[in-house]
Amino acid sequence: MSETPADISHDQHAVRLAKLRELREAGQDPFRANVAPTHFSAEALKAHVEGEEVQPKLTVAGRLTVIRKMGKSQFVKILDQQGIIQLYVRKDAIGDDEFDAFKKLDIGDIIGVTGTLFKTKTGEVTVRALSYTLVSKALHPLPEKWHGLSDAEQVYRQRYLDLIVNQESRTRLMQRSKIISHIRRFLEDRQFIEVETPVLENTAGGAAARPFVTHHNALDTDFFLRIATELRLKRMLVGGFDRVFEIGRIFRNEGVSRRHNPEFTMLEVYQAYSDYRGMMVLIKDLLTTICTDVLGSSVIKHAASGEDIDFNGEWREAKYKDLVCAEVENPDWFSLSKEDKMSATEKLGLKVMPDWEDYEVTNEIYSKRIEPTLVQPTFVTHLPKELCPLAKLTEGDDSTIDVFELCIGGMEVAPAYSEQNDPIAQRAMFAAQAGEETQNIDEDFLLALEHGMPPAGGMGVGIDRLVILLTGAESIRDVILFPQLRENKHA
RNA sequence: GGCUCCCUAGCUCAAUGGUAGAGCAGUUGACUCUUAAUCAAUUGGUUCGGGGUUCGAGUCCCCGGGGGGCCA
Repeated sequence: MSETPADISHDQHAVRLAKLRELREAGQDPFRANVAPTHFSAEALKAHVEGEEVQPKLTVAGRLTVIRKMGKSQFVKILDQQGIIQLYVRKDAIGDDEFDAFKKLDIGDIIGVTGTLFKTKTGEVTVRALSYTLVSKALHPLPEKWHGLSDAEQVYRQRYLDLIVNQESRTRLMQRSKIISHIRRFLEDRQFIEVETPVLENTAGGAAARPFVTHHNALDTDFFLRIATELRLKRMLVGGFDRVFEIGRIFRNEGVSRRHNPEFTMLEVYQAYSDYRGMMVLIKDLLTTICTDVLGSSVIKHAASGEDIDFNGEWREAKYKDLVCAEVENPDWFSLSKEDKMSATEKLGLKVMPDWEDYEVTNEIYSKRIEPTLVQPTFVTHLPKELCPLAKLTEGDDSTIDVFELCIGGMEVAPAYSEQNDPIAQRAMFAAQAGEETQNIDEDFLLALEHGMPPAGGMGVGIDRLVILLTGAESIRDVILFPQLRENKHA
């Protein structure tokens, strides 16, 4: 009995490895080859000249996503950064040997093709191949062409497959890049300077959040990963950089959910000689411009409510206290005792914790009952001072601060403040907040303030949430390329 | 962290406690304008891992892993 080689036809990885081995034995190593593309796919489609006999000759490159074989010719499609373009490969045009080799290509392989443009009888601009080069052999098959990849876990773990196969993902994540690019351009056009401040800090300040801790070996010191860029950027104001911003990664050691990833991207902007009202103008301009530039319209559809949101329309302004009093239908809510507030809050079906402060009880109503209903752009102003120790008190009302929280689509998109530049008031706020833990006061920041910081408006914009809003994504994981997951121990 | 749902072929999904299937992909063949190409034939399984109940487990129970949703 003669020795028959094991049947590997069911094992797509083995079949592809065998094809690669064959190529190498024939002296062709795809991984040592390259091409010089002259056009991206979308550019190539535009290069077609309607009605002309002679069409441009060009070279495109990309990943094979569709192969339709018809004997001595094939229609295939390749995917590049700009999209998909069809190629027409004929035996009589590229030669017998080349065509035989082309027939052995697999979906997922990366090729470069030189040819001339033409239009098929159904009107699709296509490259008529004169020659081709295989520049990367894919050793695994791609997910199914029609349904794509839908297993959420694999989408996140193998995002590259999701990007190849799911067009919505590719579009959404490209829009994220464009949004960030347009933010930079918008701010730079207004004389803002982009700066980079440390991620590793001795004191994690500027927000109320649990930080990650890491260790520096040579200094034998623990560091915190930053939870905000605020205190560093204000030092830049002291240093004379009057308009600064940072688009930076922030780390918060909290739960993972549809709205939270442990690392996320935040824009913080500071403008000297402005205040929270100046920030209102800035954010409205910014969002209207970005939305129009990236999505081509100032109107977006809010998926959850079905409402249209027009950034160009009037933006509502409402005081925190007025919203709360309206929600609880009691104009005297803020003069109730904490106990009465708690029982009233529980009657609304909300849970309260016995150790909560007065303002925390009220804020539970705000964040659970009011914020989610603010679909149209709304500036919530005059927040209780306890919610932010870094802002100026409202003149004539020591219980509130000069801030707004911009809510759109039921989410807080951007808080902004008239920044506290009085070092003595700032120290008092820190002390009241820190209580026993005085070692957590950022003395170096206070020293900077004592040298004089110009009055300023400051604002933070959660980029991930903004992208969720603008792209209609359902989860923060859909707008982060590689969201945080556990290690897969069984894979 | 708590509650709850999910994990089956490379991918998308089926399968009353009773022989694990289909479509795409793959393999072989036909086809020089296809559009989820078509036609013919065909391969492919540690049903997430471990244990238990049962004559018999993808299915029921327990432990573990990973993921989704809600809550904290």
